[in-house]
Amino acid sequence: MQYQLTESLEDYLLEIFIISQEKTNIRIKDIAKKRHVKLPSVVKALDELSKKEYIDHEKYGYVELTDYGMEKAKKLYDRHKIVYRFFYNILGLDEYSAEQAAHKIEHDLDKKTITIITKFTNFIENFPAEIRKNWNENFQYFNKTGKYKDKYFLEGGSIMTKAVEKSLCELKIKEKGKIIRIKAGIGSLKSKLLDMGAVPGTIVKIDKKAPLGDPIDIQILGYHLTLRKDEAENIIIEEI
Amino acid sequence: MQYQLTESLEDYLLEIFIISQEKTNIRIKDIAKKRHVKLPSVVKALDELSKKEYIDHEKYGYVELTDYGMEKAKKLYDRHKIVYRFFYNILGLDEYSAEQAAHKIEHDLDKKTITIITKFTNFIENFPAEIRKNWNENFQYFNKTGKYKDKYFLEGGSIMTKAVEKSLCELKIKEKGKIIRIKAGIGSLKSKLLDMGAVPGTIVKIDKKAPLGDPIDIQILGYHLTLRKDEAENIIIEEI
DNA sequence: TAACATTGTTAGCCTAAACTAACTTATAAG
DNA sequence: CTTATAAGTTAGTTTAGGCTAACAATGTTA
Repeated sequence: MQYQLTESLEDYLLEIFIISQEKTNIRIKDIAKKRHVKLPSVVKALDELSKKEYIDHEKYGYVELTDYGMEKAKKLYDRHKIVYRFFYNILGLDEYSAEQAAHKIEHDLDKKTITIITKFTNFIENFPAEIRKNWNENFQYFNKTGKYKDKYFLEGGSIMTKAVEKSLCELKIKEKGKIIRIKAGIGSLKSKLLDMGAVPGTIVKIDKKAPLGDPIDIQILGYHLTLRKDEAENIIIEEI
Repeated sequence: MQYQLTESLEDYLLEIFIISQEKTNIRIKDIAKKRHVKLPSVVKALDELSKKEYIDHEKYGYVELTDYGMEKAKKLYDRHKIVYRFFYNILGLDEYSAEQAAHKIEHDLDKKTITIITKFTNFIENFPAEIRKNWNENFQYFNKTGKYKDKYFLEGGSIMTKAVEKSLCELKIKEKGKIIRIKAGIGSLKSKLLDMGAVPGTIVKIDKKAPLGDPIDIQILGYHLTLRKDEAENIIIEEI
């Protein structure tokens, strides 16, 4: 409490804590490696931490956290973890980048900001597992395409989503869809449809469906067609 | 491109850009004020920026951005804005804290991280307005109570939410609810119910409802009761 | 237009945190 | 048990970025 740490010293303390979880004897060399600095820099930093009573360190001996230092280090570690979790679990950064990002910014966030990041992370992490999955898929799809995979809308005061991309089979009789793409799947279907002028954007309507959805009668560009289910599955549409 | 800027110099450049948007003549005094430093510190920084060709500055004259400096400054400004937007629009920090947070961390985020923050911000900002409203309400409620205001669940591959808190009137016939609280509202209803033992957690079932929902017949702890609609509205329940 | 206030500049100091070079201690191997 | 190597220390340097104190230029006003 009585002694304030600089960013750099906070980093040293945090690394010492992390090493102390991994091995019993903490060596100056280990710290230098983690912090990517030379030995004399570590020695100097340790002098400071020692003076401020965060660690015990005798010449040529091992480094040990004091109770006070341990308490502080745990707080730093918690802060690091929460920022990491945010970048990794919520934003979906890879482990390495999330670690880097957390490490760089953790010093700069005040209590208020940390609190709200914590709450936001919890807010999303505590969604039911299947919702989280859906959420992540939507976000990743948005990342790639800039569009929503599912359509979000409000109905009777409740959020609802509907998949924007469906296969043709999922439409009911009389429903219409706009072709997004045709999977190259089976036989000559793709080229047959292309020959008819069925480019992405073309509207398809379901005329009839046999009891188990096989075959399906569709209407497209004025033509009537009968498709097997496994063919229709390759036609990806957006419901309209 | 040829010259790298330190964090501090990036800050100076950004402030110069911001001042240039506000007034035509940029004075050293203005920069000092924004950066909360003394005049000589600014002069030193300007020497550097000048040497690196980001600005033009003659002794005792005004400060001007070069084309190169303007280009760089705009990039810094964009980066700042996106981080600010994230903290303000998505996390809901107040303007001042969002500004502070953005300012502190913007230097430390690499391209990858900035990109994902941008995408995440867009992902949420581009929800339909009513979804965003619902989303914000849920997050704020979660912030205060640690619980979700709405229940999130998946149905037929779609996310759905249902308000957890409802008033008793919103239940249909035969549906059951668990009392969350009773608003102090009207007359002696609250104490009457409490006398009956209707504490939070007690189950209520709707027996009958008149055409416009007034009155409502309910079943509670074995009793049958008839409530006016304005009474039932004060009984907040969670559907079960 | 002289003098005073405001603004800008220069010189030099300080601190944190890195570094190198040179030296000391500890330890492992023959 | 000596000695070579690895690890740690000390002293002194560098750099960035602040600062104060003293001085210089500019501009405003009596």
